[in-house]
This record gives sequence, C-alpha cells and structure tokens, in this order.
Amino acid sequence: MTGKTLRPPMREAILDAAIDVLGRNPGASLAEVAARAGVGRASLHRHFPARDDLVAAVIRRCMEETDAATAAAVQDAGSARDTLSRVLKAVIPLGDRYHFLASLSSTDAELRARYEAELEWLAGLVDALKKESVIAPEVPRTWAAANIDAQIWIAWTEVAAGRLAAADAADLALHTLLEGLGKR
Amino acid sequence: MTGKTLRPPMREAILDAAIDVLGRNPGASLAEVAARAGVGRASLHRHFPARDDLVAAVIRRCMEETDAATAAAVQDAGSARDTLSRVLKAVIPLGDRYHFLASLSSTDAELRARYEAELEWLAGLVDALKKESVIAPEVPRTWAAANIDAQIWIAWTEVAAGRLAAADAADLALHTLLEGLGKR
DNA sequence: TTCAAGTGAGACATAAATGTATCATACGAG
DNA sequence: CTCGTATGATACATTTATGTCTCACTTGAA
Repeated sequence: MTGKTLRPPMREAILDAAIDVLGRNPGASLAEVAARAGVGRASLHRHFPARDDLVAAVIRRCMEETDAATAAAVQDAGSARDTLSRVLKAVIPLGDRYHFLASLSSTDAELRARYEAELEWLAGLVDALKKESVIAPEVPRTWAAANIDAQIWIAWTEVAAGRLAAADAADLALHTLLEGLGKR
Repeated sequence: MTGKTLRPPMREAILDAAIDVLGRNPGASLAEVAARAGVGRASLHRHFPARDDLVAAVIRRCMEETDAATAAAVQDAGSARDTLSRVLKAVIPLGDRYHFLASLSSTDAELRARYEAELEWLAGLVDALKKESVIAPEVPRTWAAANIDAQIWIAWTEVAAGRLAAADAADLALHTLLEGLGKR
C-alpha cells in the first residue's frame, strides 16, 4: 500500500525528540536526543549523518508545520485583525516549533531565506493592521512584530505549563496585543 | 593607596565579555570570551579556574547590577504604577544583564534562591498593580509577569539595535503594558 | 636598578562529543 | 523458511573544549 509512510516512523520520532531536547538546551548532545527518541545513537547518525543535518531537518520540519498550520488562517479572506486572530490560534499550539525557528542560526542559505520571508510577511501583516487602525501608526513596525512573537511564546509557555487552556491563551494574547498596540 | 581597585580591571573586562559572548551563545567557548576581552585564555583561568566559576560570577554580577539599578526605583515611595515605570527605565538599559538571568541554569543554590526571590518580588508588584486597577483582575499573575519580562527584553533589543532611544523604548514598553494588561 | 606580581603564549593532558565502522540480531516481505 | 534491510550495541578515531603548567616578558613599586 503506502508502504513508505507506514513502518516505524523512526525519523519522525528523532525529529520530535530533537525539537524537545534541543528546544530546551540547544547545546544538548546527540546522545541525549537519541535517548529521548528511544533510539540508538548509531541509528540517529544513519538518518542524519552530521549534527547540522539534524538541525537543518528540524528547522525545515518546523517551518513546514507552521506553514501548514497558518495556511488556512492566511488564505481565508477577512480583515487583518481576523487574520491575526486566526494565526494566533493556529500558531500558539506550535509554540515550541515556532520558538525553535526564532532561536535559529543555520548556515543553510535556503532556510535563512525562508525565515527572512516569514519575518517579511509578519511585517506586512503589521502594516495591514495599521491601515485598519488596529495598531496605532506611531508604533514602530519592529516593536509590533516583536510583540506578536512574544505573545505567541508567552501563550505557549502558559499552555505548556498547564496554567491556561489553549483557547484562553489565544484570546489573552490577542487582547493583550490589540489593547497594548492599539490605543493611544 | 587603593592599590587594589586600580590597575587593569581585567576581571571586569572578562565579565563584560562573558555577558556579551555567552548572552548571544551560551555554548560559546572560553577562548571566544577571552578573545573578546582581549585577554589570554590562561589569564581567564587564573581569575575563574573553571567555566562554572565564570558563569556563577557573571550571574552574581548581573544580579548586583540590576539590584543596584532598581534599588532607588523600588525605595522611592509612590504608586505601584510609578514603581513599574521607574523599574522599566532603570532595567531596560541593563537588558542584556537581565536576559542573562532569565536564561540561567546555575547549580548554585544561593543564586537559584536569589533568582526565585526576584520572581517573587515581581509577582508582588503585579498584585499591587492589580489593587490599583492598573492591571485587570482577570489577567493571570504569570501572564502579567511574563509580559513585563518580555517588554524589557523587546525594549532593550530595539535600543541595542539602534532603532529606538532608551527613553522612548521605556515609554513604549510602559504604555504597551498598561494598555495591554489594563483594559477589559 | 632590582624585585615581585601579573600576564601572554604555548605545550600538554584530559574529557566529552562527534562521526565511522563492524557485527549480531530482529523483523518483514517474498 | 530464507533473504534482505534496518536496528542496537560496541569499539574506534577524531575533533574540540577544558584545565594545568611552564617560561619569557612587561610593569609598577621599592
């Protein structure tokens, strides 16, 4: 049948473990990643010959996941404000993935370019929000963008700690942004 | 005379370099720190025998600096809101120091305890701000505290990047907090 | 000038992570 | 059952960071 996507998805298990372990401690050893994945260290090297290969694969996977999660939120028509709301709801559950991208320092040119494109898109959303007077015109672009990133991270942290439900965290993040950046 | 505090303050230069280098990359080598300080690697080891000694000294120094900077802001009487304003103005220029403490994982019990005390104090300030109706009662304590930390970091980043003046960044951070956490 | 203390440079030993190779085995397809 | 593939365990070589040590040099004080 599918014959390819079935069978022990060891590669996926390693990537999940890497996000978890390297997300907490970027300097963690590959032995720790392999142990977390319940896999031998040698097997890890079979799938990812060098450490950089693993890191690049993790970054690529995080990008794909966040892209997939936000695709629907972005495509749907509507105001920029609604887009922001949908993006927050979609991205906050992937906070650990998103955070991995932010603390990224890959030498891979393609990944760098994709990340730059993401930042550019966020800046564009900020501009659209200003046009709708959702964000005040005198708020600097970078200030607004940094605040959106921060709210995503804070919301995910609170959810991961079990202190908030995902939906509540998204509402709180949206409200904090709209009031914090909107009023003058 | 003083004979001790004068002369090349090499120790201070090393600590400054460590904040800079380790702040950007916690896994950086001591050779990088020594090079940034313009000092031989052997000399670094004379002042800080082991890596942990350097890290602990950096953390201790960051705590002392932030304590000193906030001491006046905290002692002055006034509303919690004014205290928050003064603390932001005082701490934002030390954003790199402050950030070092947040991303800390020292095994030193004393430093851990001091850090816990700082978090406790911040939580207390949040409570006081709620009593003054500066922060809405339904905003969770941890949400508010995380937002204060985030604004300090964002403000420092913008100042360090040359995109904002320190005073403007502090005003922006205060405003973002008051509106974001205050209105319902 | 002389002397003591501190420094830089380099050699050195050690520890840890990384990457490679080998081998026995488990597992699924045929 | 048999074969081929992938895995785990292990050993190994290599690299890098760490920490120690020595020695020549500079500097400031006596």
